[in-house]
Amino acid sequence: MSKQFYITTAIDYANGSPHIGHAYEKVLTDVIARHRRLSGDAVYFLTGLDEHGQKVQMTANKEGIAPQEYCDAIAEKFQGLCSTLNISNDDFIRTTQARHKDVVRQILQDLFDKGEIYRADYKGFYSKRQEQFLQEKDKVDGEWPEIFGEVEEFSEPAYFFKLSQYQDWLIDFLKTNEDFVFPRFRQKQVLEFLKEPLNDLCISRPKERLEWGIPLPFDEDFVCYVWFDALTNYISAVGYGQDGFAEKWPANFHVIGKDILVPPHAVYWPIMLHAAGIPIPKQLLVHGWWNISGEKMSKTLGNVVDPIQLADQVGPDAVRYFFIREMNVGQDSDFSADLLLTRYKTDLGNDLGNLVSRQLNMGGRYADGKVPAATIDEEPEQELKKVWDENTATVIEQYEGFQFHRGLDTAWVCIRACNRYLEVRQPWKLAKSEDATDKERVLTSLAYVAESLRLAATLLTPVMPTISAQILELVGADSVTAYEGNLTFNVGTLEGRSLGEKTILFPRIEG
RNA sequence: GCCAGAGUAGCUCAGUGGUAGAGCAGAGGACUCAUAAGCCUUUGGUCGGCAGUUCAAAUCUGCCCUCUGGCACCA
Repeated sequence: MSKQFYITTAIDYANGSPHIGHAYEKVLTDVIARHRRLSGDAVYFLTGLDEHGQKVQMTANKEGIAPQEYCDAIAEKFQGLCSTLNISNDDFIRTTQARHKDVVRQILQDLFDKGEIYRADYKGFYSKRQEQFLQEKDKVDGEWPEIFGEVEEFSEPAYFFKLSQYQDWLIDFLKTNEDFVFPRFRQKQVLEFLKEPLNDLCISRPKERLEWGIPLPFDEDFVCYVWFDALTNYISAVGYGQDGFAEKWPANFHVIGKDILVPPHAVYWPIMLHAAGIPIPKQLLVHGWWNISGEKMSKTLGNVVDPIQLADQVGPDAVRYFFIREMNVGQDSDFSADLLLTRYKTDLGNDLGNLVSRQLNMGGRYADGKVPAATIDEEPEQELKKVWDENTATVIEQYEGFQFHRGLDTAWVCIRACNRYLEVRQPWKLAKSEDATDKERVLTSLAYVAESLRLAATLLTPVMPTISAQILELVGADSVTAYEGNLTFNVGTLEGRSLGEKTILFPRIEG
């Protein structure tokens, strides 16, 4: 079997309910996955949940339940989010699953045997008053701030991964693979970061302090700390060490947020893989964050937005459309209920939904509910066809370059052209004419709009899979499983097909 | 402090050397197949500031200002 197109989201930390940041990353990854499928790739799409660590243990304790029970509840929420938003993931990895823990231990043992992991003393500081661990950087003017009270220095054994010895290798790798990180300016940030010497990475916590983790295979008194546990999900989910692994690995894309690029995904992960003799993923796609009405989203500000609630309000496809239309991949963008409702009302309801509505209505009224034959080829028809001919390839190119917001903008140029075409043709007027040519013009215009909607729905399939399928059905088109053969404007495609009943795709929302 | 990103119409943004653009919002209009929709016209900007290169700069160079993010053990 040939190599599949393997794409992942980051795994979310099981410490709370999903917000629109989680939802966006899944939608973005899903749009890429669907786009690749339509382009003919055999896509394998992974998402999942990171379930170990201090915070999970503490939260579960506070709620008086076992950590696993707590994680099960969170996992249900995140899986529910995927299902609500129509995320087409092939798998959902949870870091507490045996398949994952086995691989983590296998890699750790392997690196330990190779001498890549060593034991040493970890020195740190602890504030009893704040019950937290401190670092040198928490000092102000070389002194511990008053709020920490008495700070004691401690030293305890720990295990370290020899990260620093691979620094030069990584710099060289990044310079040779200029496109490893998208957008490119993010790669520059990585190289900036690497100008400072790396320290070795502490990968353990003593079990007495942290129980909720994967025990180190070579010392069961310790559990694995964070990154070796979390990042490894990308290979454990696709059967590292088993037959078939090479059909998926290396991943084509890890889609991640800008907060976990440096150092985890751009530094730790490539070095871990390199040290273990595993191929490096091909590319990291780094997206920005959503601000909420101009402010950072935070629990403290109380402005966290629940994606499920949004989907309840405007429907999952409209949420997907908003995310993709509004966010320039890599940059930050602003979210507000107003922006969402405006996009819903104008782009979706007025431009697209209403166009479908007029088509179905006129189709029933003037053409017996069937897509008629196009017998007229005058300037308005040529103009409309030209718009499609000039723009469909552009949309695909923009998708290819992760310029999804611009791809949608371009698609809307076509959709608006379609509304204009109807204004020029005015079938509702021509229908009253006794002239036989005018009758032909009415029928022709309906055929042109049907074909336009078929193309629009095809182009929108990655972003709005459900609505697109619905539009295709309403204009009598077959469902689309590939771009190939479906992106050329050919007005005869749907001739004779039945149009659906009048349908309001995006009902007006009051308020 | 260092590094990066952003700064263009009221709002969201496109535009990398050749007479300032789109959508939304605002104003006016004709129409009526349609979700009071769509269409046409229109108001609105010294393109963050200053200097430079050039016949020509939003676009290239330098300096500065504002906002955002990153700056190693953070889960």
